[in-house]
Amino acid sequence: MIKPFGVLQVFADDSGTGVAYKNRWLKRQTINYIDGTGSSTITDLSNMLGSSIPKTTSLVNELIEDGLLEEHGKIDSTGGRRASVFGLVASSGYFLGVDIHRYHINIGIIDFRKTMVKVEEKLPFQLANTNDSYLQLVEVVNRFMEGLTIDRNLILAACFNLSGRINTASGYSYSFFHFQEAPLSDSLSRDIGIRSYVENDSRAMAFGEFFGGKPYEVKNALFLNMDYGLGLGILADGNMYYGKSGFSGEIGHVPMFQNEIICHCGKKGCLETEASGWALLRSFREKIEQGVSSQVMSNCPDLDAVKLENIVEGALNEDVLCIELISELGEKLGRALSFLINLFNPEWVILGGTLSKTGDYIRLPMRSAINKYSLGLVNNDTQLRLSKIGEAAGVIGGALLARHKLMQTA
Amino acid sequence: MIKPFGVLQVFADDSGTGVAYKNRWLKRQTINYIDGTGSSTITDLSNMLGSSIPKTTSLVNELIEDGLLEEHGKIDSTGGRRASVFGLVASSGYFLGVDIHRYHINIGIIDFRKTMVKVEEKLPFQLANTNDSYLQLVEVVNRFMEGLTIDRNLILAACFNLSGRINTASGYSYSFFHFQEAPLSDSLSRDIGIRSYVENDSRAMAFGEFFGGKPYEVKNALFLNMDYGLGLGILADGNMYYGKSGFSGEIGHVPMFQNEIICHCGKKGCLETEASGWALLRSFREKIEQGVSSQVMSNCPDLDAVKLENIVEGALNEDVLCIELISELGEKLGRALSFLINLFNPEWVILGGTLSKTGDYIRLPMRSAINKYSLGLVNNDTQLRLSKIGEAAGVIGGALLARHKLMQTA
DNA sequence: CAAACTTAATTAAAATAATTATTAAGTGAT
DNA sequence: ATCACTTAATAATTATTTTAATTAAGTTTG
Repeated sequence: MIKPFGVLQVFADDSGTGVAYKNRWLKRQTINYIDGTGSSTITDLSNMLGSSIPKTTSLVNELIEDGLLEEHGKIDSTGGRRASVFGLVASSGYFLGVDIHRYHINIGIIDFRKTMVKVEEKLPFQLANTNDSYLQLVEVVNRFMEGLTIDRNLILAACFNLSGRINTASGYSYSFFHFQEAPLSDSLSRDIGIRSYVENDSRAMAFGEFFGGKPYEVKNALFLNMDYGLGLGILADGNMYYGKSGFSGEIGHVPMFQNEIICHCGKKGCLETEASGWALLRSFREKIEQGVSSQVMSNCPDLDAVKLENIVEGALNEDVLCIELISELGEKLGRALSFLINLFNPEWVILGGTLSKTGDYIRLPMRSAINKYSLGLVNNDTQLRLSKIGEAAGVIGGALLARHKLMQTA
Repeated sequence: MIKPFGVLQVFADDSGTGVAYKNRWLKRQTINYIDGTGSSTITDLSNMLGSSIPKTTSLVNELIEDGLLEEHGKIDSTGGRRASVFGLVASSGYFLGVDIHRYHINIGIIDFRKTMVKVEEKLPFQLANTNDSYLQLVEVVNRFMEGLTIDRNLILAACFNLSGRINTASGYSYSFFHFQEAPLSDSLSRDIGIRSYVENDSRAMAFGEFFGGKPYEVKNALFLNMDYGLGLGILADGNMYYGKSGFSGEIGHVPMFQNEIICHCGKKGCLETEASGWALLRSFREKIEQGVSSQVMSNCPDLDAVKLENIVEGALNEDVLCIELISELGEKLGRALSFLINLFNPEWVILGGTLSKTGDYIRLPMRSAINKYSLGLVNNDTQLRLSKIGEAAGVIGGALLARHKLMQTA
């Protein structure tokens, strides 16, 4: 018999004392361990928990009764009786990732084993700091859920990725939907009827990149989201780094240039004014106006309507202007990254976001700038990699974050 | 009866299984908790450990037998029987902090309660990457220990602070004493007869600042060491951040300027070329050569012999040139810090090192540059503070690190 | 100032978990 | 194919820990 809401019983119930409390703690440890490894034997778990085999056996049996664990067959023999391996039950809980962009929304839902069950991309939407836009968001999410066959009670949490300043812990968003007294996460929880969290878009993508798929073997890594703006997700000692109020990683508005371009943040000389999607688009327009030719213009005659995607496509089609501009951009970003590498001494720097689709066109100039500007001994440690999951990072990261937050707190 | 080497028994012995192992783990938890709080009651410990009162009582009694804990009287009543409070036994272990500077060494020893027992400062020494210099270091440390009345077996660990690239985990130093096959920490352990660790000087100072005295209530902070060079210590989520190989915080050689000054790291445009003790000294000499007057020159007629300390003193004596130069330096450092604040969203930025002695002369220009260049919402979270322990940060930090490393690993 | 109420520490009984021994299930060598 | 050797799971025994009850030591109030 599977009890209802097994996951919430184990993870959300933090009450009680003594033995009952300790057992729930051991169960959480067990689930989190199997979460990282995929599956595990009783012996493994016993070592990890520091509990005896009989105790571990009874914990696992209870977790099976709770509906969180199931046997996944036997492991290959290592010279003796084969051990049973246990893994998470996919259908014991589901989590929503809502990736909000300026002109569209991507939504996905994962099961308890982190498998994506359903994704809908490019759902029409207009992001603005208005109540209309907020209601539209709620509408889009509710419609997505109506299309699901999953019992709504099993959708345990949702995470909303937004650009700008977000305090995940308090649930407040400062750049969008900041017109209500209560935290945005509370309003969303109420309006979609599911425990909700908010997260910075780049950090959510970073989370998807770091913790989606097989667990990363590295503990210190950076994720650079290269879109119209810039964003950074920081993995420090195996955990996402948030800072005091969750405003960490604001790389776009660091003063790196002595120019006169006014950034949309109001200051001058920001990195984003010279090394970002906005800046790339501006340079492209300048060049075209100066009479430089580009195949992009043949597909897209209206210069004002040219989007970042068009320039990325242009580069992939070997358009010389696009490639040159992206190379210049890469050089500038590489300089900024060399700062970050000196500071963080990361193992990996992952490139993500729309611009990362240009692959080595952007990566190689970055790499050479890094070699030029950062300390050799330090940057030797660092690999510059392209995102493996690309566009999907936001949805995956959001859903994983919803799952992660539910399972670690509350 | 106090057993010999109680601390090592509890902390260094990681063998065994089952109950014995678990009890040692509980004991470590207990000591580490009391470490943070100063002292604790059985009830507190019971809650923290998640163990019953009788169990906790027996653990505490064992720790008293081990010589690690002692009763510190009774707590004031909160409306019932007064509880006994227990604290660490100062004499159960000692730790050495060896702060190595270019022209001198500071050594200090703390007891198990983190109280400084003895310090010797400005011990003559010449730092160079030679075996002679290494032998001199060993000699200085051994002589310090000979002057102690403490049983040498009770000195459980030592930490050596060195500038440059240091991998604390592996024990290798890459900038100094890197002429032996084995890690520097091994050679030192052998030659002084005490388990030794190596650490980057700025990180050690940061550790002293963050964890010396009362525990910091903040979890995210930066420590800027302003000396001839620049160093940074990063406190992320309550822990020192190291990066992959322990090279984190290399702020001095980030490319922030478009100048032609060759840094001692070999690159151009490093922050240190324009905003550091070296740079300050260079600007001072240029000004003097241009005919600007300064009271510093009356005390110290040889321009080549002017040291950083002289300029700091000059500023404190209200010498206009010194104050101006330091103010300019502060502005540049503030720009660099605004980058860091945007990235880390720290609660505190602590200013330390020789230049921090100039107090508000350097702090206020930094603050206004930060307000100018970093994002308002982010820098609102950040207080810019002067080091409370000043010069002593290195020795305190080193000794605390030795203690910390012994107690958390091995 | 004694009775009623708190909180702390100790003790004894009950519950729980760890050991140890045993059985099960497999490998590999002779 | 049998025997010796692994490792895993279960059962029985022993040890440990928790719970609940009791005693101790204080504070507060009528």
